[in-house]
Amino acid sequence: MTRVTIRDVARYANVSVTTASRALNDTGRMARETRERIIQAAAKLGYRPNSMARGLVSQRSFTIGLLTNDTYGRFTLPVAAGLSAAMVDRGVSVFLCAGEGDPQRTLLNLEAMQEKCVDGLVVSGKRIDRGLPVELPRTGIPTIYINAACPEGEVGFVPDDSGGAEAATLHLAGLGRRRIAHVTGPRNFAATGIRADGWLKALDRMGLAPWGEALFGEWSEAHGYRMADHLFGQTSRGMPDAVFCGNDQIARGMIDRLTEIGVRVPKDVAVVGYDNWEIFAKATRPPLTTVDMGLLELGRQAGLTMLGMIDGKPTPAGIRRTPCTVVVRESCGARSEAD
Amino acid sequence: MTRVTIRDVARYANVSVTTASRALNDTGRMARETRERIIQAAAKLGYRPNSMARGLVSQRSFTIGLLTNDTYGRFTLPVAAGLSAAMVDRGVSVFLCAGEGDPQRTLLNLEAMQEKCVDGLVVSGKRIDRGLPVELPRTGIPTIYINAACPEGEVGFVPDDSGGAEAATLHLAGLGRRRIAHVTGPRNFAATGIRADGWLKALDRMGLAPWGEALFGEWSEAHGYRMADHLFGQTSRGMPDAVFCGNDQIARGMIDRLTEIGVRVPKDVAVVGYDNWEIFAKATRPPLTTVDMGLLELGRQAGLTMLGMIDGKPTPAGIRRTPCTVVVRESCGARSEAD
DNA sequence: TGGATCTGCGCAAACGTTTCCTCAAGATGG
DNA sequence: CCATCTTGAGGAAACGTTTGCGCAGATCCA
Repeated sequence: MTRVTIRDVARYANVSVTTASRALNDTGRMARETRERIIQAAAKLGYRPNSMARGLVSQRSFTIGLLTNDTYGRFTLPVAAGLSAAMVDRGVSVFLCAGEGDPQRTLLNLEAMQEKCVDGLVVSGKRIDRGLPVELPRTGIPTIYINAACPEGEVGFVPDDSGGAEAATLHLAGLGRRRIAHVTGPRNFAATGIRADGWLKALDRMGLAPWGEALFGEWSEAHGYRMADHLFGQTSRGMPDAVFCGNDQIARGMIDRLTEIGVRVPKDVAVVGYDNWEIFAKATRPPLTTVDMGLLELGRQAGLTMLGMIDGKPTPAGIRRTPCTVVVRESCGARSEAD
Repeated sequence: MTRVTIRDVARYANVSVTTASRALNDTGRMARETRERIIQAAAKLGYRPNSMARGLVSQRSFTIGLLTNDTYGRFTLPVAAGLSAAMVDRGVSVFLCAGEGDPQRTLLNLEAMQEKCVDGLVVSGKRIDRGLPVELPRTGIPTIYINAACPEGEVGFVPDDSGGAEAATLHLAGLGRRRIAHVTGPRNFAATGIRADGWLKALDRMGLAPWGEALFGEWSEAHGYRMADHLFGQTSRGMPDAVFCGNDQIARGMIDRLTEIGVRVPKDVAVVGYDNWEIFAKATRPPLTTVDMGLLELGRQAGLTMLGMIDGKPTPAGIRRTPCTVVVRESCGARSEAD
């Protein structure tokens, strides 16, 4: 069973291959009747253009490569979904290249992408201060960096973590909380610093003093769990009435420990997380108010931008920050007021 | 900056395009010296064969499509990683097609895959009793179903859930537990039934009676949480000394609640989960002993099988079950004995 | 020494498209 | 009535490979 080619369509419709091609691409001049006859013939025969042949002459493959070193997929997956959705409508497919952080493997993928003549490259990571484990050769292929280190002069997309942290803190302040602590991830992640700045900025705006320093540590439940003891263990110097956590896992550990030691959430302490990782956020008791980074939409925006770059539209270099939003559940106390 | 083609290589090495092609593909007859000269010329010029041109004549694209409706990526991601790893060594790249369970989108992706002339198709889902939301047309493209409903006469891969459940239960029994309950997901998932059967089979093998019926419900922490009360609330009829949970989320909810109501894990009750979703399994207190489905290896196996099918190797239809292994942490009590 | 075989390499066709150029026939204009 | 333009359509080249076939020269064997 061999594929049906444009030649078959042309023969069936009694026209030349040239005319068939023009009819199917809606270009060139021809009698309306002819065009329709050809289109119907194509439909009847179940014709699908061979995109390799098309790519060969048009020098476009209608594919892009997604290079990721985010093994776990927490960030890449929603980004990929948004990207893919924006692309598929225009007939562009996405190659998934999981580099696993291994230079060897990444290089292999990179070469494969070159051979496949991808129209664009998206580099996606899990932290904005680390890029690919290999230097990207200057290939002239349009490239976008998502949630990864973006070299000078390139275009990048990241969630607006400063704005997200600010919104979360303002949300807490707006609910009447005055003593807002911040527990977050490792100091050497760029994102932690940015989020901490957003926290400070919001406090400053509201005329509030930060409750101690930002408590850096791991991105883990265990860290939140320990910091609960740290913050609420010694009653001598008073306690915060809210904790803004750098991610949902920390928030989860925090809430679990608070519950164990008899601190009520959200009555005594409001807790807000970061990431809106639903599998966590919805399972905490009570469900977690948290910041959604809008990764799906970020991926979509990146996709649209990439399509523009491929079409040769001039695209200014620089980092685009896409908005983050507070997702209100119960751990901040906003809902229980309504009760 | 235009791409360097085989013509450039040929000119540089003072041979015909034909000879250059043969040298680079290590086919045909020619003087060793000539071959080496051509290969060096290619390296020097940084030649990468254009896989579209190659595909056009060889009728192979060196790509496969991964169609998934697993929005969350819990299953697809490790499978994709294994698949991709097995493929990339052979120069085959993977198209990621996230269908999101939407027939429209899935169809769009499917058409794109046909136009791109993929050499193979992998359909990957999150439950073995549901397939794609659209009928797959008979295209003659080699197809493998992973963790999804596999039509009669096709080849499929699934984790051996029966064996996994059996191993988990035997592990508990081997640690001296005699009253082993089972809390699991929705009754209408095929996987729940299979895992429950494995549980019963192992009990039977050990001459133990099941502790009540399998407790079906949701795949959620909340379900595990509630079933803890159900199992350990009424002391009148005694309590199990072990619970085998259908996934890690259920196990997490179970352990959380047990801790709250003063039942000690693993001293009073051993708990084993399923999935080895590390982000959960490592964060429970104590860390969760659970069943790993070996999805990475499953993906790799599927990839190798796919390569065989593409090469025309006869491949018997049917379901392949790949082994699951018990990952021992602390919630089963195996470790605490050592202490 | 002369046919047969082997060696090393090139010509040209093919893969399925798109697109530049050409061309006939009819319409238009002065 | 002739020159010009418009319309509708086809021929052929091109994209970058692979590959069947052919061919000249060298080697072999009797």
